[in-house]
Amino acid sequence: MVTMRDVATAAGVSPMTVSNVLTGRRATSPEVRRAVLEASERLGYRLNVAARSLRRGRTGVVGLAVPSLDAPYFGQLAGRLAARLAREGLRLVVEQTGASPEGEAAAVRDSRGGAYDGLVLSAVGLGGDVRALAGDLPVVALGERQDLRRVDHVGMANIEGARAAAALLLERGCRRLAVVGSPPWEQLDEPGGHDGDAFRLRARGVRDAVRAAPGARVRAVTLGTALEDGVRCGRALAAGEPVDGVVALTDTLALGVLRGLADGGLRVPDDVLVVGFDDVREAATSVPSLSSVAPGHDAMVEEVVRLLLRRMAKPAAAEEDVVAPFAVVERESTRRA
Amino acid sequence: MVTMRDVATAAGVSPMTVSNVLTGRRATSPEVRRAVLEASERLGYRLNVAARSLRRGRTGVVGLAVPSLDAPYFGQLAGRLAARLAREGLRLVVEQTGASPEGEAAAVRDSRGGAYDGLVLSAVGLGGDVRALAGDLPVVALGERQDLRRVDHVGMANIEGARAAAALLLERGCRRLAVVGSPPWEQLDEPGGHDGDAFRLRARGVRDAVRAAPGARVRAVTLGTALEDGVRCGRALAAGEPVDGVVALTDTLALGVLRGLADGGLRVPDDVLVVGFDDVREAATSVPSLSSVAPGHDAMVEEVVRLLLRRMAKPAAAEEDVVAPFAVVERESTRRA
DNA sequence: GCCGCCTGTTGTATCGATAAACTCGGCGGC
DNA sequence: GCCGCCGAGTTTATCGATACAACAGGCGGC
Repeated sequence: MVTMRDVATAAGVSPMTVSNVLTGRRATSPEVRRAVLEASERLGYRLNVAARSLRRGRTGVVGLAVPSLDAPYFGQLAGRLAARLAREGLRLVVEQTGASPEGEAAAVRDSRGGAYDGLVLSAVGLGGDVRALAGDLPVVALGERQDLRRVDHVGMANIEGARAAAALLLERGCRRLAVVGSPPWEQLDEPGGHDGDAFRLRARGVRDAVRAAPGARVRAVTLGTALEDGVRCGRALAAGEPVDGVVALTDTLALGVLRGLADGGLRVPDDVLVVGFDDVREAATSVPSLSSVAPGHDAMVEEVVRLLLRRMAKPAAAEEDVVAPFAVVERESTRRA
Repeated sequence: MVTMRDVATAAGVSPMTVSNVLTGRRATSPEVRRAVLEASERLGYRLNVAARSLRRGRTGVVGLAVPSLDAPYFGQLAGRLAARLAREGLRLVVEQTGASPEGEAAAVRDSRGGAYDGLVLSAVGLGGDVRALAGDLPVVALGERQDLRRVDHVGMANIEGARAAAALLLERGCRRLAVVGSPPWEQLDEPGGHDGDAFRLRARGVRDAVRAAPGARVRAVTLGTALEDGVRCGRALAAGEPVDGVVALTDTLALGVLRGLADGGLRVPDDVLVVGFDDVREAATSVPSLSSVAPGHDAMVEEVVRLLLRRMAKPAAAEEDVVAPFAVVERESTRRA
C-alpha cells in the first residue's frame, strides 16, 4: 500500500507537506505542489480514510438506517437525502435494519464507533431512550414512535394526513370504508408496545374522519405491510363484505390493494375508491393512478439535513421535533366517473 | 470518548486484555472476562472502527455502488445482497453514483481508501481498465460494459433474454413491435462509446428475434430510462403508428409504458402486448401484471458473493465472468384473451 | 543594520486498537 | 526434582494521517 510517506519520499518533501498539498489546508509553493501531485499520481496514492478519521475524529459520512432497502419509499428517501447531503460535502451510506428493534438498536450503537459523523434513523420499532444508545452521535429520527426521546425528529402529519385521505373518500360518497394496514381497531388507543407508530396514528386519523361522517362505517384489514400483503388484503376485500372505499396506510399497500381488487373483479374507481399514503413515485403511474397523501418529501429532507448539521455543530442544542406540511394529491383512484 | 484504555483501567487489567475479551480471539479467565464486560457496559464503551480498521487493515464492510437508490431494481438488489452478506458476517453499505462514469470512477477510487473490504459495482457508464482504478481492492462488477476489463463480473443473459422476450410476443402473434429504451437502431453494432451496455445488448436480442420472424417489423422509441420516460414512450406509441407488441428494455420502463398506453386509450393485453426485463417485484402486481425476463436474481447474488469472497481470500486469482441463467416469466401483459 | 513577522516546511506526538513478542506462575513428564 | 510447556496476561511497536509547535529564511520598518 502506498502511504503519504512514500509520496513524500518520492517528491523529496516531508509527509506533512504532502498532507498540506492534498488537503489544501495550508499554503504551499507551486513547485512543491506540482511535485507532490505528480508523485501522488504516479504512485497511485490513495488516502487511508481509517487513518484520517482516527486522527481527525470525523469521517464526512452520514449514515441512513432504513428498515429495508427494497421498499420504494425508503429507496426514494435515500436517493433524495444522498443528493441533498452531497451539496453539503457529505456522503451518504445506507444500511438495512431489517425493521426490527434489535436491528435498529444495532445500527445506532455501531454508528457510535465513529464510522459516521451522524445518523439518520428511519425507525419503525425502536423506542425508548435513543439518546442513551446514541451517546454523543448526532441522530435525527424519522418515523413516528412517540417514545423516541431526546432526539431530533422529523415527522409527518400522520393523523391529519390520514384524516384528510379518509375525508376525501367520504366526500366522494363512500360510506363503507376499509383501512388496510391498520393495527387491530381496539388497540388504537392502547399505550405501550407500539404506541405512536405511523400505522396506528394514521389509523386514528381515519377513525376520526369516519366518526365525523354520519352513516359511515369502517373496518380494518391487515395481513402485513409488504406489497404482496396488500394484494392479499385487496383480494380479501373483494371477496368479503362489500366496501366502497379503501384507505391503505402506505402506498406500497395501496398498490398491492389495486392489484388484489382487480384479482377479485372489482374496478377502481368504478366500484371502489382507493387512497394511499406517502406519495411514492409509482403512485403517479400505476393503473389507475393512485391518490395519496404527500407527506412533504422535500421539506422533510431539508429539515433532516438542517437538524443534522445543527447538531453536528452544536451537540448540546435543544431537541427539535418538526412536522412537514402534507398535501392530498388526487388521482384516478378516487375520481368518480 | 471512552476508549479501551479507560475500560482497562476500570477493570484493573491491560488494554490488550480488554481487546481479547471483546473480540474473543484469546482465552481469558471468567473473572477477568466478567470484570471487563461489566466495566465496558458501565462506561458505555464503543469500539472505534477507524482505529480497528487502521490496525487490522480490514473493515468487515462491503460497498455497493449503484447508479441510483430509488430505482426498484437497485433497491431490490441491495436488499438481497445485504441479506446474503450478513450471512458471511459482512455488512453492506450502499452508495449512489448518479449513473455517471465520473461518479462510478469516484466510487471505485474512494473505496480504495480502505473504507470497504470489497466493492460491488453496478456500472452503467464506466468502462476501461477498472482494475487499474481499483488497485488491490476486490471488485465485482455487475452490468454489461464489455470493456470492464480484468475484474470479476456477473452478468445477465441480455441478448438471449431479450430475444426470448421478443420471441414471446412474436409467438403470441405480434408483428409490429416497438422497443422502448433502445439506443438508436443504427448504433446497435457500432463499437466504441457505449458498446456493450445492457440496453444495446438487449436491443440486439430483440432485433435478432424480429429478423427471424417473417413479416415482423420493429421500431425503437426512446426518451430516457426512468419510469416517467416510460410513460412518455407509452403515450407516443399510442399516438403514433400502430404497434401490437412492446418490448421494454427494463421493467421500470415497462411499467411506465403500461401507464402511457392507458393514457393513450390502448388496453394491455387486448390491444397491445407488453414485456419487460428484470423481473422486479412490482412486475408481479401491476395492473395488468407484467411479463418479464427474470435474470436469475438469486443466482446472481450468490455468484457475486462467491466471487467477492474468493478474491478477498486470493487477490491474484484469475478473473471470472459468469452469466446467470434467465427465465421468461409470463403474466397478464402478454396473455391473449 | 537589527528585529519582528510572514510564508513555507519540518519534527514529533497522537488518535485507538491490536499483532507479536514477552513474562510469569503452575503443572505434568521423565 | 528439574525442565519444558502451557495458559493468562502484559509490554511494545505499529497501522497512516495530521494538529501543533518549532523552525528557516526573506523582507520591510525604524
